[in-house]
Amino acid sequence: MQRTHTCGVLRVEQDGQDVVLMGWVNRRRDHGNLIFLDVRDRTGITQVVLDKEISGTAHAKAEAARSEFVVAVKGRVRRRQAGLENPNMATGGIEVVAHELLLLNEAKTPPFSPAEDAISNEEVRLKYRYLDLRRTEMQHNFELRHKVARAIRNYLSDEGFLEIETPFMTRSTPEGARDYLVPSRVHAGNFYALPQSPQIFKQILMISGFDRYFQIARCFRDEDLRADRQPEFTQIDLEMTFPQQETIFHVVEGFLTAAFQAAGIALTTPFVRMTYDDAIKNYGIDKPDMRLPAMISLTDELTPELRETLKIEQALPVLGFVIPGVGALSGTARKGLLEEVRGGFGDCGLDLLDVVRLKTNASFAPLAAAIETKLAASPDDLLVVVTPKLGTPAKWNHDSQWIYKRVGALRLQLAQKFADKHGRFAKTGTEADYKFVWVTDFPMYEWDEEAKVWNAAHHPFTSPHEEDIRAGRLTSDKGAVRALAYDIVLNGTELGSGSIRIHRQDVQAEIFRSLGMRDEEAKERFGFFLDALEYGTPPHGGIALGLDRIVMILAGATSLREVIAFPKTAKAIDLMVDAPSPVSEQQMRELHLRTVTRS
RNA sequence: GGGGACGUAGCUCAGUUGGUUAGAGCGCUGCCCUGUCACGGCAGAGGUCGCGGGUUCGAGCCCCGUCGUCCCCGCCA
Repeated sequence: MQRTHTCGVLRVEQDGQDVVLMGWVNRRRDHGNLIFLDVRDRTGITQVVLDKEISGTAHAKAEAARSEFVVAVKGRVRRRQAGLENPNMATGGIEVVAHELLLLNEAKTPPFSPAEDAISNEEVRLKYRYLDLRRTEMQHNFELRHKVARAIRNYLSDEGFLEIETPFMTRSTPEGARDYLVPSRVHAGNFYALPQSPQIFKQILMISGFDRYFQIARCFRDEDLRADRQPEFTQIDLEMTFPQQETIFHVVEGFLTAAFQAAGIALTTPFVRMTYDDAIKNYGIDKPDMRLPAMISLTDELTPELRETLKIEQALPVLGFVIPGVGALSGTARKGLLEEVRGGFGDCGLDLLDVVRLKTNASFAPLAAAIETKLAASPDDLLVVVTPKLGTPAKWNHDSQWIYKRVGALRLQLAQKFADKHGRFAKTGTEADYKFVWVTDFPMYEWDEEAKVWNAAHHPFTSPHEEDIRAGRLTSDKGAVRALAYDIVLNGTELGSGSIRIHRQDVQAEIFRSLGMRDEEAKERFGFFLDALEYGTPPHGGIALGLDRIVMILAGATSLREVIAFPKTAKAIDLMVDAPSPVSEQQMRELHLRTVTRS
């Protein structure tokens, strides 16, 4: 028997046709001499009718059918009588009257039903992932993922990018994330590392003259997981020669537009551009969520006199922001919120200004009004004003921006808490749901307080601004050096990160030195790359975007597990195949490995 | 490494101040049913209350430990 149609395609136009459907029993409704089977495949569900008077044999087999049995149905499409249509189903105008039914395979009663929308617990879903993936929602997520990836691949190919693969088994580099290691059998005591990104290889491809490269590449990082972080994930990785920053922005905006088009969303380009410093000042974070209002400095409103009266530190900014649509809070709710926020500040020297109370005091009412005006607050909005207490230090270790970051974190925390009220995180399926922003001019270095060293904020192949090099800041003022590095941010999620690279060997060597790496050490780790730079390296740059995250946001999901077919748990375990697992003595011996128990 | 939430039937969950035989809905099994589409009706099965220890006359409930899942901080160039 050969399938003629899938389960989602039949309409009244096929009335009277003989068809063969195959699929899973989604539900069975047994009325005695009349049985309905909803037969499901990836494309949809069709109702099959088994009438004892039409085919006693088929009807008898349907009696034995159960949920998730795999069946084949030979029958005739019939337009449903008036009043019997099901407007909730795409195929609800017709049904298939079965003349023959085959039970192609039985199924044990599943631990949860793929037919149900209600989501079972993660543990069970992951253990029985094949059943979870049968659910309509998951089938849609992976269809979406495929469409997005295909759109990007097509777009980049049309723009002259070549898709080139790079090794999974490569060399460990101590910088950045922890590596996943692969022991070598042939070379005792030596290890390959799985790539955290194809960074160096794609730069080498530029040196090799490939002009434009891309890859939908798997990357591996052995770090702790989050809802938006899996140990292996997929990047849309690209690199090009002779680019300006804007060239790369243009390419990315192009393929994102194509990708969102594939998902039914029309985007407008160019996206907003914002420097890192502005992102910190306005949002307190390098990945601003622009769906909600920014923070606003209230320094003009808080005059020195008012600061004195209210015991506010003079030298530091006063920042306010608004969470829209929260509505009036009861006295207890307001007090609880105040205490919660103050508790969250610990003893870092920040406090809240209670604007509601200020209003009730004649001498502060004008200030309250001025704040409301500056923040453009509606009566429904929650107004938050953060003030540094007297004597609060301007710097927190090396970080002069700590106050912005702290308030920015509070902004996000409250935005999440009142998400139901303001509704701006809810998905409507229009462009308005997707707020893109380019964040540019990242700092070149960041201070590691624990190790007391400067590290590369992006990676050590990133080119600093030309003028910062000329001004000698690489040695004199590392904190002020800006990098030609940029992030693409969507709704507060970092989608991707890139930079214009260093293409001169002497500059690269200087950067390594500025990171405290001795020349011999740089040679030991990156000698091959420094060598390559000396053979005619063109200016080049690129970016990598997280495909999983793009699809997650498009799917309206809040975890990468919803868009990765076989993901890992928060402890990096695959519950279906039960990995990682011990290996045999024999394997260990071959790899020259021995386990030791650490006390 | 740290903080938080959760863990009771296959699934989703309830279980009062520690007190008799641990419940509900869905699912499952059997029987009945010719127009259902979350079909309906009747009957029934199904429990190591995550695991270990402790307190108590008595523990699903209290205490200690442990394991698992999820979320967050650290970490993620």
